[in-house]
Amino acid sequence: MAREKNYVSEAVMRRMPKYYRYLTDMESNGIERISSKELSQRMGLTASQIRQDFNCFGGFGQQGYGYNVSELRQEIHNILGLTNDNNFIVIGAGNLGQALANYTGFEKEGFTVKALFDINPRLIGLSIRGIPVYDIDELETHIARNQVHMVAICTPKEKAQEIADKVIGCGIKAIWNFAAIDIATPPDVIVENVHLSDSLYTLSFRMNDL
Amino acid sequence: MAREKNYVSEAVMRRMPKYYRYLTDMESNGIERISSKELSQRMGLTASQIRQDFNCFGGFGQQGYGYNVSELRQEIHNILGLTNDNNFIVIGAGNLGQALANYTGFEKEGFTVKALFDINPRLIGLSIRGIPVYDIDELETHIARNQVHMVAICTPKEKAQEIADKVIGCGIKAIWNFAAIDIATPPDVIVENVHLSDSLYTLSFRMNDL
DNA sequence: TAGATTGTTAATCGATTAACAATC
DNA sequence: TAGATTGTTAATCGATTAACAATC
Repeated sequence: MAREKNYVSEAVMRRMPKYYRYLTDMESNGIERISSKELSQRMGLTASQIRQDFNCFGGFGQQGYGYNVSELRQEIHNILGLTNDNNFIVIGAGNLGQALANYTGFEKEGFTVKALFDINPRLIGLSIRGIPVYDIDELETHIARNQVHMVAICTPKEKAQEIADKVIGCGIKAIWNFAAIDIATPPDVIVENVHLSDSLYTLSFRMNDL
Repeated sequence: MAREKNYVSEAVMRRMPKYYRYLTDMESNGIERISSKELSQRMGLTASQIRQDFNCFGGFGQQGYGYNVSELRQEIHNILGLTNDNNFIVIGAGNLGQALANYTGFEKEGFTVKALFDINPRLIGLSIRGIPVYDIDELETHIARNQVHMVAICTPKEKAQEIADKVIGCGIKAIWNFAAIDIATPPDVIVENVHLSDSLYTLSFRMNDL
């Protein structure tokens, strides 16, 4: 069925990577077909919700059969935009920035860290897994001369907005923000936040209920 | 008003750390009082929602006045359980585990990394910012002999469930999971996930809409 | 074919927003 | 007091679940 992308709610969108994870896992375990019911049991969702979710993008299943795991995985692969190669740069070459650069897991889905940037002279000139650390002053030139699809911000929160403004000025449309602050952006720029302290406080909050 | 903790929805709970962030920021900028309306403008929520959220925990405001920033911040501090000291250990001393150990930002809210654990002999015996890296074989003994409130799992996904089972066996009730897998736990054990790849794929998904 | 399971519509549930009386 | 703003109830909206006809 044709892939028609209507409005997709935040809730549905957030479940897509999870489907992708489970389907990738099942495929590598040689599972060929799955019903919404069985998938619901594995994932802790309802079968109804799963069918509703997939039908936001068109029907991928077959009555009486269920879903072909490889096919469905491929569809979600496409939906998530993992067919594209995405270069990203990491701003802030501290521990977290270096951890992102060192992590190779994203590469097999086409996400490649091309460079890091920092203000610290002791970091500038280093190379992390072959990825160079440049002076932050070279940021704009670098973006202008290279294909950069995304920027990860791993600076202290005090610098995050300033950095964001700068890269947005360079035409960047997608920011992966690790700084503990909400970044203000124009409507055509996407920010995906990873607020580690929010996550930790949530864990702490729930510990109180035990 | 008395602090009565009824059922708090996931949605409300997820907003609490954000309130805490904004209130901390406002307090340090010397702002003394705030109305739900003004807070809503700063945070991009509705005033109604903010009042509903706070009233899950009892009323913290005053008609005609609004909310006292310091007081409200303190209330949320308590709600999040940040009055308690929480020791945690990090399992998996790779880049991400080391980044967590190196990050000092959690400490001022009472979260202290006490030890790291790994299987890699080249890492065992090291010390990260004074925090020792132990052999994973010492995990159970360490937990038995020390106060450990939380465990962060930063291992490859293949090892995560096994590690989780082990620490749950030692009585740990709170897991901060960074491995790209959903961990199965008994109902009295809390898992807070930080799935970086899910987050990245979400960003990629939304880039397709631009 | 009969059984299974989808795609999709309808019903329910929960979260957000609006409204307003209470009150500082 | 009059004005402002909360706490709270009622209305709306959206997301989840249930149901079932379509069909493989």
